[in-house]
Amino acid sequence: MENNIHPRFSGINSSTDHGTTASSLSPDHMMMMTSSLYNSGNLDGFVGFKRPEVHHPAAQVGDEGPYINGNNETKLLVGSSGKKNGEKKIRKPRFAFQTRSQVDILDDGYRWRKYGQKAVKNNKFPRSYYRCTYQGCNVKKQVQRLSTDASIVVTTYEGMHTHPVEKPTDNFEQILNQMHIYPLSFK
DNA sequence: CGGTTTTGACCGGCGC
DNA sequence: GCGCCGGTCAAAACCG
Repeated sequence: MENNIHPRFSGINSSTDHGTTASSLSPDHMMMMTSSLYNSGNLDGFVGFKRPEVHHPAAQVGDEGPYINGNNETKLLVGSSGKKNGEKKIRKPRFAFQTRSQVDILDDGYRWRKYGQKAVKNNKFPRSYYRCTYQGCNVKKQVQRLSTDASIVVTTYEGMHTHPVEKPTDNFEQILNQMHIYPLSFK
């Protein structure tokens, strides 16, 4: 339905192995986005970090603990009798960053499968939920747009990838990897 | 055809 | 206990 606004961020080389999703994005957009991130001296596109929710003091980003594998996923079984596999309900550390962008989906080098979309209260824009498609990797992220400023996209990551990025394209994923450990030195 | 998106239903937590 | 709300499931549609 909205495939025309689901461009792949660095989809230029992505068609090599898994060019599955949608259309490739024009190099213009990629240059725009990457430059806004590279331009660390005067960030126009990158708005800032946020840590929306860290409930456990030990649940810091980068804290190994039970989270190191990204497999800390609490297996919840919906639809059945609500039986739990003795899983613990630990909230994983999340971190979010805001980007000024026209496109919703920032391709960070990983492949994501969308598994849900919900309307957010006090926000006219929906929030999209994605999951990493790598086998055994349970990293999730959600993307939403500010209703106050439609030009800002908030991306929230949850978990850590434990597999290599399979996209030799640009360095955007390297920046993202650095972002994963960044919040440690923030607070 | 296989993987992905779409979309309504459903679940668990929380506040009242 | 009930209803709201955020998050997830899953079946069907969709697409390369």
